[in-house]
Amino acid sequence: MSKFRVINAHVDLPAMERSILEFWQENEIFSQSLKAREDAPTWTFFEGPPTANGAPGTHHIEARVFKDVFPRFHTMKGKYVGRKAGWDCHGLPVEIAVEKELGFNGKGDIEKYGIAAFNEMCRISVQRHVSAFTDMTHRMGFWVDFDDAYWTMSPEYIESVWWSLKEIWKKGLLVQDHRVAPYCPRCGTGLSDHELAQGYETVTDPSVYVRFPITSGPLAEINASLLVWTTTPWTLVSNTAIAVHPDVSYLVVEEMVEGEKEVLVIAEKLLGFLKGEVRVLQSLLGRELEFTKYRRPFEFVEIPDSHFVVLATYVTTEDGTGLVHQSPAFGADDLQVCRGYGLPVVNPIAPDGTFFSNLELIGGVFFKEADKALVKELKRVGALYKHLPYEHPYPHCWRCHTPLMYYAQPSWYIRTTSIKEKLLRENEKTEWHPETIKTGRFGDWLNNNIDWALSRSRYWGTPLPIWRCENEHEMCVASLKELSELSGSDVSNMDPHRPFVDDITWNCAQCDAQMVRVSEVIDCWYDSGAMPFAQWGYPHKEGSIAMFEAAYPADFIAEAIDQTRGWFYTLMTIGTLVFDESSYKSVLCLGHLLDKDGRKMSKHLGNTLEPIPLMEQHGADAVRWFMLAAGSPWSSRRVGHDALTEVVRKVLLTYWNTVSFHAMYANASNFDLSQSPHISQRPLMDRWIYSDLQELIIEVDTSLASFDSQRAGKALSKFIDDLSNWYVRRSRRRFWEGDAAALATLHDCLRTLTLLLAPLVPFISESVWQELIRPVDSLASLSVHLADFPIADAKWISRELSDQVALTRRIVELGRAARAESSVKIRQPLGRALIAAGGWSALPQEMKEQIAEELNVFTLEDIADADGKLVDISVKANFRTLGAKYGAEVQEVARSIASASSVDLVAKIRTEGAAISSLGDKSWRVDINDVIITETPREGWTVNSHAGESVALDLTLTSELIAAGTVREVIRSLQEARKNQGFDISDRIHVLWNSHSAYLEAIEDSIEHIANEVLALKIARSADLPLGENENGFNAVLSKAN
RNA sequence: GGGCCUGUAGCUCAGUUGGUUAGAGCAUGCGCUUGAUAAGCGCAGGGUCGUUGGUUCGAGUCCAAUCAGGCCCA
Repeated sequence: MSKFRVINAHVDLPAMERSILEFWQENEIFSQSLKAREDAPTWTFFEGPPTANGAPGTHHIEARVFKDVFPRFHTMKGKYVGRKAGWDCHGLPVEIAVEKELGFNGKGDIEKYGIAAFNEMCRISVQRHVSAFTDMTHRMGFWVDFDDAYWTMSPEYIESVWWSLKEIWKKGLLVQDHRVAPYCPRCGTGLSDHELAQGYETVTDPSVYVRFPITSGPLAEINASLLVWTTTPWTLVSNTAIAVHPDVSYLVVEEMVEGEKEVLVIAEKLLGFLKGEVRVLQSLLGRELEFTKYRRPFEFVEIPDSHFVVLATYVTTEDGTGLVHQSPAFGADDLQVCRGYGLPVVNPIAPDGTFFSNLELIGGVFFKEADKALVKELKRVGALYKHLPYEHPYPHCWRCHTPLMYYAQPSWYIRTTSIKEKLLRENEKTEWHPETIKTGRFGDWLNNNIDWALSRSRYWGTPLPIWRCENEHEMCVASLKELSELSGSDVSNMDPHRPFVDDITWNCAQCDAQMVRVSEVIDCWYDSGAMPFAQWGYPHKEGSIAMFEAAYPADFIAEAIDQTRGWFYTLMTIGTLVFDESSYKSVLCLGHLLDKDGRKMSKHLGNTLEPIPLMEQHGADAVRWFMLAAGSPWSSRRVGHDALTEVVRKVLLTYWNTVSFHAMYANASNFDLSQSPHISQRPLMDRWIYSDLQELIIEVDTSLASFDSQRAGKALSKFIDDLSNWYVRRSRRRFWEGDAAALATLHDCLRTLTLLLAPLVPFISESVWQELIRPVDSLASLSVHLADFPIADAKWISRELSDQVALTRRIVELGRAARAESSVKIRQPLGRALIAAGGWSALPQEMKEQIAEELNVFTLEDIADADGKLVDISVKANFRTLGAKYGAEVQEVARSIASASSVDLVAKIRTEGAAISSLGDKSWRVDINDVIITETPREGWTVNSHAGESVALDLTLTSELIAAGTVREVIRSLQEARKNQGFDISDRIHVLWNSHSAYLEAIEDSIEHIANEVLALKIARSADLPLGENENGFNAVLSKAN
């Protein structure tokens, strides 16, 4: 038999966690946990690679907690859950960070510095940030395999991405197109739609109403002008046409403003925007205006064969004037419409965002900066009708905050629109948490799918593996091996990044011209979305095919909600493009973390919480528990120190102290686990908590299986509270006596509880496993994380016991409230209490005794047995049952019950099972379930009632009761003295005591009982001892026996 | 402009299929209790359940509109 260790109730949680980390490391528990399940069925988890371009924040802990808890849970449930770490290495964020470091300003500086050297700096930057992530991940107890991590910048990863691109290319879905797309003039690159999504900022732009005088047809003769509204005056320089909706009704109006008359054309619905008095001259449909010629306000650039009205159905009459100025180089809709009319695409802006330097007025000016001068010029030439500041969201570069342009540029696209139906089909199969994402945010996004702008004119990224000759013959390359074959020189060990890959050329198989790689790299979101196969180097690397097939699609992924258009989208899209199947089955979509005041955390606001100090202050378990169980994972939540302190106090320390309590008494009584009585032989209380424990197992199991960590946490903390504050407290005496059933029951509960807690709070559960379980159980696994998840034994579940304990606790609550009202201290025993509660008569004697003890009352009686004169009966309608029976009449029935004699009605229902209640000439049958009966005692009692249950206390104090109160008071003060003097719970003592003479008799009469209670071997009165300050003057001197 | 989420006590959050005294924790005050606890218990103050309308005998819960905050898209 191994002896129980004593466990200190005071624990430094962060220090304990550090020692557990060492224990895991020394014993390689993580790899052991994987090895133990090597042959088990798999449960697949994909790690979404964090971008290693900055220090990790507390929000990174959030996602990582969820990425840890479910793999741990499924491992304990018997699955093999591989956990390969990953790092997202490429992309503009990394380039921007390096540019900043080097003090660069744009692509020119990079080219001067040299692409090879620049990319090397990017590589170093990535490696540096990875270590900060590793530290945080390690500290929080997230088990993921860093040694075998995938890096999106590794050659084998890039080759795998190339392979997938070739698959897409072969299907004809990877194409170059000229399209207007958001473009950052500072970074010199187009942005994908998911990047665009991240950069909207609210800005105030000049919004101008501009006159375009008509120069052809009858409207020209009356000097009419087209009135146009725009928020981008800089695009007026390249105005090419004006669009109207063919079916919208337009008006030609004469307006008087300050004595001046002018004629304007505007949509009928938008007439309200005019500022003066208006007379309608003519009404016509948009289509009648087609080809009407006009004069533009600026003549800075040549645009031949243009400047007339065109028709477009996208024109709305929601705002503006219903006439939309067209500048095809800067608007996707504009381009499409103008192309239809064969209009030229003229672009006066260089790729760096400035107007061409040869232009007058605005030459060399950054496009957004030109607005001011242009508005002034509009005014000067008399074209400006109205000018208002206009506040609206405008897209900015998500990294450098430069305002974006919609800019016509050649770009490579994946035709995702052509697989839209398949994406919708895959989404339909996907299990989303929360569900609303499926049809809401994500489904909506898929329904409005547009082609994926894949290419970036940048440096640090996976090179687009397309080579082309001057005759536009194309080749997509799937690997370095293929590239070696094509180019005729062995490049299989080459770094596939730029600039090295750019040097590889060969002669076109069709025309013998030189094949040169296109200059772009790809969107780094493609990299991360390719991880399901690229993490294995699929299909080139040896063994990768088997690895891939065993782990596709994933059972589970988890990230924050901003990934709907990011990783969640690219994963599903690439999976569907390449394998015709999405790469994940279920996805947990987390809400964002907010600061304690509900604001988004950002470095800018200075309200971030640093992850490692946070965990060093409260412990990683506390942070984990907060993320998992405080509030809903999928709604945004506020984090602050107070919330974490509460987790520590209410959950972790309560659990820990229950463990410490058990250890203390198990040790004191030399408890031997092997001598535990069988469950069926244990007392009611034990069977109750054991029943609750079985239900807890089921609840935690099903909650975690459905990714509901909040529900699991709620059940666990409720159980911890019940165990500590009812089971242990009510069974204390049994622990003092070393009762084997009690110790065994508490041990069983703690063991199972520890296993249930293990996935959520891996540190404290491991610590308890090591301290409480392993020393006395030679069969226990080396670590709690190598153990199996508990299985509930349904035969011990008893609803009846649970209900009875709940009733017991409710009665105790009522009694304590009554006590408090009466101002008779609980220490003072009372003679009797009357109880009114359904189920009282069936309550086991043991529980009744507990109530008597808790309330310190000698006898309990059922109120129904009490003298009728003692009790008032009131009856209320039970709307729940009556509503179902009588529907709309329920209010009348309730009134009839209220007006009846309660005593008669209850008597009738109790004797005959039902009664007829009537009001006016109507009557209804009412049975026992249709009424709520409240019985309350009358005079001389203190009473408390709630929901039909009540407790009444008889406040009469007899001399016997007062004497008993004195004895209890004496015992309490002796116990307190024991504690104050630091005696061990099992120390025997000697006592000398004294008190006021009025209390001597009561004390002397119970002196043996007192001695027993306080473990006194000798107890004697000493008349010399000075009296104490309390009411009975009791004072005592304690000393340790022997 | 569109989609989604949230709105319940000073703060953080629960609230089952609609059922008549809307709960818990934190915080404040008072009291009780204590051979584990950084604890526990009771009482008190604090709520027009964002607002308005509707459905219903009955709405925190269902429906509609609206306001505010957040996220995402245009």
